[in-house]
Amino acid sequence: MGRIKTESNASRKEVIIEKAAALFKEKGFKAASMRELADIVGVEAASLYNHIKSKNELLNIICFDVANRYMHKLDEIEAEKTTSIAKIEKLLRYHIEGMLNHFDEVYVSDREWKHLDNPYLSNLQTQRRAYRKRFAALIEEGIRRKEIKKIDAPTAVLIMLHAISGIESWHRSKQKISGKELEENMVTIMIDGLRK
Amino acid sequence: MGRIKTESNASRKEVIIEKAAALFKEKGFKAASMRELADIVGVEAASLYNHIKSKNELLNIICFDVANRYMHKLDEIEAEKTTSIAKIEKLLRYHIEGMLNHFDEVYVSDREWKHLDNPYLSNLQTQRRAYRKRFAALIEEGIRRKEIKKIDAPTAVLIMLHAISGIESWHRSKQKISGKELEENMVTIMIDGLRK
DNA sequence: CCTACCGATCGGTAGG
DNA sequence: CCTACCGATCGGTAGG
Repeated sequence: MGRIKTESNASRKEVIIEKAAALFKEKGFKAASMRELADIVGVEAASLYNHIKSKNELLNIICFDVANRYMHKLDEIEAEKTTSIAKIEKLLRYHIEGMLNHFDEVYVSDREWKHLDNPYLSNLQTQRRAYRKRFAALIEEGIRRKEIKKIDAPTAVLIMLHAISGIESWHRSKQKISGKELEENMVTIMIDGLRK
Repeated sequence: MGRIKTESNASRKEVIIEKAAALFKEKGFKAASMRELADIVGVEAASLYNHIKSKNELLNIICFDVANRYMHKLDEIEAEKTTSIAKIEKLLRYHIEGMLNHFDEVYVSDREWKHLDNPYLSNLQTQRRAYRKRFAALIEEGIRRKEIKKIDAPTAVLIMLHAISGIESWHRSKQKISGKELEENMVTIMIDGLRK
């Protein structure tokens, strides 16, 4: 009757989340079915529900994992005593590396969040808005310090975050350029776009 | 028995496509239902099928309308006798304005194309690849002519195209900045990011 | 353009 | 973790 929370039980859930992220990325949240996911995991569809509450719970976990990771990094960077440009570069690199190393999760969190249900949906939207605002504040600080040219900071944030999500196309095309080279190219273009 | 192709019949189809683009944008292709679309158009679901063949046909039309428009503009710009930077700026502005003026269609074509079925899916992928290649060639030309700094051209294309799709967040947040200001900011940041 | 309806598939539950 | 199954919803068709 009572389910026992063993170690293998916990890691089973992690496997499900991981496979779910890959599946949601490939097909989109709505088009991905729990039966497909079960197949990939290697169980019957009904068995998934011993580990998770619902399909939407999977999306919640994926989205908030990612959001919390970025929020935590931003806390860290804001506290540093360096130039504004250096802070922005650091955050950009974190985003690029996140996209390269946790591709499925980040991709899903970026493109499928609209399928969250409340209160998670509005929570995430609020969190994202706050994140972008603080990112923009970093740019505005740079403008005041004359490190960065006079541009509209929210626009710059929007450009940078979406440019990074473009790594998706790169991933898909499996280009000859390496991840590190890609990162350097992106940083060069974007940071020089800001610099005074 | 035989359906008559009247003028109002044709424009009815256009209305359906327009409303479909808005609905697909809002909910995503898979999550949007034909019953919802019918409601918006003001008919019963079955009646939609007098104007269109299937839900997927709607997506086909939306995606190829957009793709063909951009391809045509690229033809035009390639033929011009100006600097590479001027060509790229012109193309960027066309993309930005396209995003501002035909938001629903462009958004859907950008984010929902993976739900196309073959042969449309692979046709569009091929077309998009060709487009990005020719866009990259414009940048490489600029590098050879010493107008543009030495960067990886495909990476720059990827950044720019995705940065523009970021106008989505701007649209959603209904910011105080005007469309024209947004365009100027984006062009400033991105063109200066390329310039030598 | 509508009524009536179909077969398929979905997320999820009961019960063991 | 499985078998068996449910109610809901989907895209689409028949026939008028």
